[in-house]
Amino acid sequence: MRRIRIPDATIRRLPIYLRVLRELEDDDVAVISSADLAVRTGFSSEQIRKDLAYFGAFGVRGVGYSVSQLEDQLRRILGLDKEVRAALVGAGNLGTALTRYNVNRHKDVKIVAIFDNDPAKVGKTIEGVRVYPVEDIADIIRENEIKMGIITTPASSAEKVAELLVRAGIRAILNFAPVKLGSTDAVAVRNIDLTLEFESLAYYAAGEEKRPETS
Amino acid sequence: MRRIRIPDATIRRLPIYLRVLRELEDDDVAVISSADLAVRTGFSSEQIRKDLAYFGAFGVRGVGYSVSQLEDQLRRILGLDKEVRAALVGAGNLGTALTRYNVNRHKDVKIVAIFDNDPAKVGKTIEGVRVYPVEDIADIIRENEIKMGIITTPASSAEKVAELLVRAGIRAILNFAPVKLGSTDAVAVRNIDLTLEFESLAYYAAGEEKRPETS
DNA sequence: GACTGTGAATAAGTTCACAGCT
DNA sequence: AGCTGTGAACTTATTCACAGTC
Repeated sequence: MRRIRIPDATIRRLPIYLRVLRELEDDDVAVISSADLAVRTGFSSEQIRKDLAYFGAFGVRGVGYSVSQLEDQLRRILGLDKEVRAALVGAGNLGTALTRYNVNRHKDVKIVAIFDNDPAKVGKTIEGVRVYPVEDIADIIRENEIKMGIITTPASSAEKVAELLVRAGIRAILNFAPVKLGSTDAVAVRNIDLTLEFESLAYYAAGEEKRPETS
Repeated sequence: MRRIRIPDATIRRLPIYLRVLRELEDDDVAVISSADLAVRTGFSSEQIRKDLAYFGAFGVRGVGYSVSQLEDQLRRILGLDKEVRAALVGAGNLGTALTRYNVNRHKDVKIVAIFDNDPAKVGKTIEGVRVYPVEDIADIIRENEIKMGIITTPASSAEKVAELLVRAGIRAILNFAPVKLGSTDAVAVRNIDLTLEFESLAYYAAGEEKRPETS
């Protein structure tokens, strides 16, 4: 359906635009220019126009963008117009915290199943979400049409878990285990490696260097 | 001391090299070539050589890099040869999980103080780390020479907390609150915005698109 | 007059290709 | 012969600049 390849950098900015649009909607702002969005997001107005133009001409020249229409478009583009269901594997500290965080905050992407090997955890619920044994991954994921996986296992089992998830039909993985998952290409992988964040920030904490405002 | 500006992309790869070097050291490997490092890290060998060359000529032509020497160099470059002390602000679910994660895993960067406004939490300890009231930020940070801040507060207070940290002399901030912190330039900021990660991954979970192996 | 959409220019980062040590 | 260090080519992403529309 789409012609050209959209840069991941663009995809990563879309939820930021969406967040601002939601705030604007709450404040009953009907129309917004790319220049105003630039002020509110910290990106340049050209960048915003270019990002949005990848998906169509949503704006009106001389006027700007309709807040509610653009919000709908972004939700549709990101696939957030339907509920996105996720499964989390690894019910440790981080997994539990992420589940609580997700359930309480989020309506768009919803953790609907947790998997763990520890018999003491299986059968219980975390913030209302049931913990299943890892053997059930394939069944539960298929039954519930889960499309996203979150890995919060130790590094040693992350690769194996990723394979299970991919085989079960998962399309996107958010990996918190401190390993770089082998790039399959049937699945989008995003690694959040906290150790790496700590260690690379140490460079700036220690040195005289300044800079990076990064996500 | 250093001539040119080192790309943040390079800084982010250094801890990955370091991780591999530690594994090699454990396996008693003494020398490694950039080609071998490439296999083990997933980056190209030219990239690795170029990254390392920013900081000096650590390798030996025709031979490779000394594992232990390169490890020492990287630790020094990243400032991990000295203990890096960090303070965490916001003792909620995520803050607590991060503290546990950090204390149990990490020797390089160490959370030594937690701040929270909730009187029920102040005075207690989390995984052995004491919780202080937010008013004490400036004193505690200066007394303990804390150089890194971790923000796990709600979005509404993140900006204010960041200012307090910067005024107290913090050099690097890891921000988990769902707001983009205003770029001061006296401090390095890295944002980990979980909502953004979920929402941008939804694009790949829903669509027919494949791809990004990203950190 | 104001603001979008976009080709052209620039900047940043990565890969190529090879000269230079050991 | 083998592997590093690095200028040059290339690729990708961002910024500039302006024509086009309301």
